[in-house]
Formats: sequence, structure tokens, C-alpha cells
Amino acid sequence: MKDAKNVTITDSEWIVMRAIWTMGHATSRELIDAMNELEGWSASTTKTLLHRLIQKQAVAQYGDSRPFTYKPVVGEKESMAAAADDLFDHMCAMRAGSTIAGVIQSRELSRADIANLQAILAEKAKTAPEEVQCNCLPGDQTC
Amino acid sequence: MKDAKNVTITDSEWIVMRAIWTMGHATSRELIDAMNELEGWSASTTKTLLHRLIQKQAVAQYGDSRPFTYKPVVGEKESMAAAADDLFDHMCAMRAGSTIAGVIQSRELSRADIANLQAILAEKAKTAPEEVQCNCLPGDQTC
DNA sequence: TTATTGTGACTACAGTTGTAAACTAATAAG
DNA sequence: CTTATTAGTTTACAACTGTAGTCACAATAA
Repeated sequence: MKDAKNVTITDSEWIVMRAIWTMGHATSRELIDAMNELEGWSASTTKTLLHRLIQKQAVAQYGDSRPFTYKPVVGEKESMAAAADDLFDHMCAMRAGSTIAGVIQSRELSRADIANLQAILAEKAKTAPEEVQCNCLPGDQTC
Repeated sequence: MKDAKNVTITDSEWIVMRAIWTMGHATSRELIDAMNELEGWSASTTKTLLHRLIQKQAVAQYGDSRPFTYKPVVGEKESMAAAADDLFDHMCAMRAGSTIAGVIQSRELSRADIANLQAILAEKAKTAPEEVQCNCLPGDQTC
């Protein structure tokens, strides 16, 4: 999973990011407690993850005296978009449509979400091609 | 990335799967050549990946004499759906809508794909909730 | 001012992944 | 039948991940 700056954020790091995004900013204590409650992780585990996220510049440390504050450097929306694009880049272009269909069916979406998607689709329909080509192999085989 | 049987298929393995899905069935020679052309991999690399896929039961070996044939055991559509679900499971439920919107905007979709998505959305709109809750943390904080 | 504790940094370690070499067994060529 | 070639199996190895212990230092309490 890639984040907005194209750094890979691993699954466990992703969980920490979600907490930080939701809280807006947090101390390590808050994160340690949240992760302990949510995942049963030991304090060390959360600290390590937090550190790796700082190294990857997905999170930054603020403050001058000791209980530092941690804030996200990368945005949630952008990171999720990047992760999603990363996934779709690994699949056959021809299958994107039906995969999206599956996702839409299996997720809860609000009325506003749906209206938004409908608007986007209506717009996109204007210039949509008849067919999308398979891009899995060199040559013109199709899956 | 999880496949249909809930086994993790890694990024490079995914590339091999795409080739096998597209070809329908293939010999190792065909795969080695395709992967070499597509990714510049050495024969060994493709062999290793193919082996791991067999162990994971994502691919099976057919035939009784030596140039064996390899065929997918897991379906492409199901595997992609599983991978997509896996991704969305790691993100905030509240953000699914806008992430899907981003994906739709950035991908090529055929007229038929779009029509299908529109039909699904119309149906889904009938029972859509006003709001989707954030599920990132215990308690009712929202991101 | 010293003892205690909370917070951050460093180390650890097994399992997975990406990439490939080496080895072995089967088949084809001479 | 022997040799060369190809296909399949084992081994390798560094980087990355998940998970966590230990050490050092700053803040606080005694």
C-alpha cells in the first residue's frame, strides 16, 4: 500500500495512521492506549510503528518538551487514493469495472456518496470508450 | 492482497497470476518468456514464483509427462474482489465513498461498465443510510 | 537532590518477499 | 547409449514486516 508520497505504509502502520488521522494529533501515550485496546498491541509495538512512520515521513513529531505530539504529514484522503490506485495498477485494466462494482456492492455508502458517484459516472459516460483493453501481457491477448 | 481462498498473493506473484489468467493455461517456458519480456525477470525468478503459487494452491500443475501445464485454481474475478475488499477493510468506512470516487475517476471504464455501475448505484440508493460511521477507533470519534 | 517513572531510542528476531543461483531429473539430439 | 538441453526442485540471501524487549534520558515526586 502506497501513501501520498509514494512510500509504502504497511498494514500495521496503516492502523496507526488511521488512529492519528482520526484524532488529528496525539501523544504516544494516547496512541499506545488506543492500539492496545484496538489490537492488543504492547506499548513497544506501537512505539516501533510510530517510529517507522516518522522515518517514512508519514508522521511528524511536534513540541519541544517531552510528551511530544504526533501529527500526520500525509493526508488520509490522498493516502487512500494512492493505496487504491496502487491496487488497481496491479490488476488487469479490463477488470477494473467489475471490481469496482463488487466494492460498491459490499460497502456501506451514504446517500451523498452515491449521489456523488452518480454524478461522476454521468460525466464519465460522455467520453467512455466502447471497450477497455486487457494490459496483462505484451501483445494483444485478452483475458 | 488476498485471493479468493484468503491466501496472500504478493505483488510479484500477482503479475504471474495475471499472465496465467490471461493465457488460460501455460507451460513454464511460456511464463518464463512472458515474465522476462514484461519484467526482465530471470528464469529462476519466474520458477520460484510459480512454485510458491502452487504451494499456495493458487495454481495447479497438469499433465503426466514433462513439459507440465499450469492452470489457475483461483479465479481472476474472485481474487480481485478479495484483494479490493482487503484494501477497503483497512481503511475508514467513512472514506470508502470518496476513495471509490477517486478510483472511478482515474480508471478507464467502458460504456458497459459505467451502465452496470449506474444500475448498481440506483439499486443501492434505495436503502442507503444518511451517514456512514467512522470505524477507526473505539468510541465514537470521527475522522 | 535523589529516586521513580513516563517517554523516546535502539536492539532483536522470526517470518515473508523479491530476486536468483545451483542442483537434479527428464527428455531430446547425435 | 552418451551428451546436451530443458524443466523442475532446493537453497540462498538481503530487505522488509510484525511483534516486542531493553536501554537511556527527561520530568516529576519524595
